[in-house]
Amino acid sequence: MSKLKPADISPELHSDNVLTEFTLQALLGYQIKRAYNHVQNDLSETLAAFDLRVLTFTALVMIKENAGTSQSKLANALQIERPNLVAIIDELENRELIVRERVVHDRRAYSLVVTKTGSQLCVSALNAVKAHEKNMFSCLTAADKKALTKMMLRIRQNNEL
Amino acid sequence: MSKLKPADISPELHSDNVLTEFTLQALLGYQIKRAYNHVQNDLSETLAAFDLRVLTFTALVMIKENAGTSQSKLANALQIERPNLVAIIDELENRELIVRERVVHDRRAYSLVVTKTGSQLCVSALNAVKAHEKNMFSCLTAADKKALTKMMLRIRQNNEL
DNA sequence: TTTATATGTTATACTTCATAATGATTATTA
DNA sequence: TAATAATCATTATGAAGTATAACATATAAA
Repeated sequence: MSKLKPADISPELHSDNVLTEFTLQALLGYQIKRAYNHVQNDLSETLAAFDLRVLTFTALVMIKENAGTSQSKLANALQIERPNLVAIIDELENRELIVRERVVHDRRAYSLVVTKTGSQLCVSALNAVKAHEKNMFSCLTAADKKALTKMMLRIRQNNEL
Repeated sequence: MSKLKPADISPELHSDNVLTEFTLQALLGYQIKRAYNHVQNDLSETLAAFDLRVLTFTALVMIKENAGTSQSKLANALQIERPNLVAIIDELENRELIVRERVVHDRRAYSLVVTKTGSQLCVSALNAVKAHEKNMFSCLTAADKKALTKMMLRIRQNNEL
């Protein structure tokens, strides 16, 4: 059986309006990326209501949970460079959500602590984020989410250590 | 029973060297983000061996699969702005991995097609990416991966339409 | 005491990403 | 048909995110 050849081989535009992506769809990493993009975008919108960017929010959460930490350690935890954390801490301090306190036995470093306002905003924002997650993952069962969490942790541990 | 108070309430540095992230770890989106970061980084390294960035690679794959498409449609599929695609297509063309062919019935648009070299590089890079995925997700069973793919698709469909 | 290292900061550059505007071409519509 | 609008690729440009070098101050190590 001979293969049929296209009758017209002159350059033409691909006729379909939407492209196929069979090759990429076969890649698990691609599926995760596309799904995560939605989560990320919706999270950004959610936090925008509190005038917070994702990174600023995570910084606030981490400072609240790790009261008294330094910018150096925080930058490490957030996986960003120290210089880039300065502006974030500046903003949080200007908005009086945290304070930079001087450390007695180490006058190089600051001790970062959330204020009462900061703590309250943190709670409100966190509630909004939980609602956002409930909505984003409404298509998953509780068992799904549990399994998904375990898989993500496994991937992380598989490549972090 | 009275609660014990810390003996010293003067500002001190958080004593632990590594910060906890209990609050963030309770968020599924955060788990996905952290896991995906590893995948993304390893993918970048994998493609660097072919002198390809992730976006350039996906563009090449999409052009191969959708021979004759236009830059406009491709930008749409890649979810980037048309102006930002120009440099990518320029690079692919300069490396003779694709060609911009003029379209007969529409002299505004180009018809993008992979060259033989481009097709071959695409195959090689794709094999490397498959190996990368096999390695990255070696901690997951086949059933895990299948379930994960389904979940990601569900999230995507839940928020795309 | 000398040297090395850590902290926060500034300055800077590079990359990524988004928008406005333009020339050429095609599609629409009056 | 003529006038208007829309489309395609492109340039220029700016905003935002990210990475590096260098510095002053302070602590730790030799």
